[in-house]
Parts: sequence; structure tokens; C-alpha cells
Amino acid sequence: MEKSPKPTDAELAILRVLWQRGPSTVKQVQQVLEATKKAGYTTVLKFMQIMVEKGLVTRDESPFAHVYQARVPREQTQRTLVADLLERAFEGSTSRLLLQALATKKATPEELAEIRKILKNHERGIQ
Amino acid sequence: MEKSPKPTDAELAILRVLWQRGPSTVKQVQQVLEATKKAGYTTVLKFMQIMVEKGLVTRDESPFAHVYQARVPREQTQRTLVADLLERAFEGSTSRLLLQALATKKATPEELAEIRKILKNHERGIQ
DNA sequence: TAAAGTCAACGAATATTTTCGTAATGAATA
DNA sequence: TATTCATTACGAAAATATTCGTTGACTTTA
Repeated sequence: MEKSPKPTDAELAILRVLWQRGPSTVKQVQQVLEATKKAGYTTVLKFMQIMVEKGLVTRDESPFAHVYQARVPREQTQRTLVADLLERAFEGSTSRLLLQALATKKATPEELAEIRKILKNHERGIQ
Repeated sequence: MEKSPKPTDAELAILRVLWQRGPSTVKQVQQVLEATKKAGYTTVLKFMQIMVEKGLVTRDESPFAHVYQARVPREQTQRTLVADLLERAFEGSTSRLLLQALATKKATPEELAEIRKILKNHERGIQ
């Protein structure tokens, strides 16, 4: 079983791009990131090298441009992060977490429907 | 309106003690923390001094032992943290957040009932 | 008043995260 | 082959977070 270390902010931002785009070169990732954060090429490269060492991504050393790929699944990382926040800030209470999540961000009716569905599925699973 | 900077891990651990115990001295906080983390007295003191500077806590400079108190409300801090996580890891999707939260931690029937209640209240508020 | 104890202040040391300058490599091309 | 271009490698610098040793102030008590 793999350990899934908690990625830093910068690492998570890179993972998000890889999850969304699939395997990408440093340049491709950097171009996406420079829109929001202003991260230079070597900065992004450095992080991706660190992430290879940590096992967060794999690198395909293709002839010219190396192609990187997320090694940790999105959902697993999300679970790690939300479990961490639950413990650190909510004393483990999922209901409190949801309460504050809804308080900061008005969910659309579609989101609410989705939440109800998740809840229903979860209850069925528990029976 | 106050800004509510995201507390670091160590700062959040101290805030949790203050939220739970109410106004406390450094020693009292340190005694609670050394059970879980092994934080020395001066370490805790240093953080609490930093937190005064950042405006996270206030200090009552009583005759002998200074008494510290959380200045940021628990719920506001929780909202800041969950909003941050929503953006950084869930593309803003509250339903995804809940899904993964339920996936990591089996909610008790009471928790589920609580969650349903929160959802119902929230829907009523939206109408 | 002296000694011992308690606590805060200060600053240094360490660790971690983030950023980027510069050099090296290898391919394409003039 | 020499030059240019795109990319990676290396390592240092800067920023931030964490930890703690030491000093000094004040209180109590012997």
C-alpha cells in the first residue's frame, strides 16, 4: 500500500493540471499555471523534479521533452486532504465540515441535488 | 471587516485549545498539547507571541501569568480553511468534498442525521 | 536579603517551501 | 561544423514555519 503524503500548495496546483490534462510536459503545465499564479518555467520544473523524488508523479524521459504524469489519483489525494482538515479543524465532524462549506459558498440547486444523492447512496451502502 | 489569515498547523492546534478551554495561559495550552504533539514550553510560547502579532489571539497581561484568548471565532476560521481547500483541491465542488469526506470516515447514523438536517435547513434558507 | 521557582522576551538554529539564475545537454539548422 | 533554440540539471537564495536555549524579570519563601 502506498503512502500518500500531503502535497504542498504548489504541488497540488501542478497535480490539478496533470489530473485535468493528463500526461504533460513542464512547458504545458507552466503555461496553464502562469495564467493564475505567475510561476516561471524553472520554478515549475523544480517542483516537478521534487515531485518525482517524492513519488507524486512519474516522468517519461522521452527523446526531447520529458512527459510527466500524476502518480497519485485525484480522489485519493482529495481524501488525504479532507481527512487532514477534518482532524485538524473540525474534531472529525463531517457535519460541521459540510455546514461551514455551505456557509462559505452558496451551492447551486444542482449541487444540492448532487449532495442529496451522495447522501442517499451512502445511506444505502451503510444498511 | 477583519481579514482572517489562514493559520499554520501549529497555530491551529493552539487555537483549538483556546476555543475549547477559553482564555488560557501558555502553560495550560502547553500541557494540553504535549499530550499529542510533543511541544516544549518555549515553542508554544513563541507561537502564541507570533499569534498576538498576527492578530489571531489577544493577550491579557495579568500580574503574573499572561492570559491568552482566541481572537478569531472558530466558525470563521473553519470557513476560511474549508473555502481554501474547496478551491485548491475540489474545483469548488462542495458535493465532491462531502463525497470524499464520507469516503474517509464512516459517519455515524447520528452524524448522517445531522447532515440531513443541515441540508434541509440550507434548502429552506434558499427558497 | 538570598535562594529558588515561574514565566516572558529574545534571538539563534533548523527545517521546509518557494523561487529562480546559470550552466549543461542535445537537437535543429544555417 | 558552428550557432541557435528548447529543454533539463544543479544549486543557491529567499521566504516561511518550527523549535528551543538562554537570559532576565518578578514572586515567593527560607
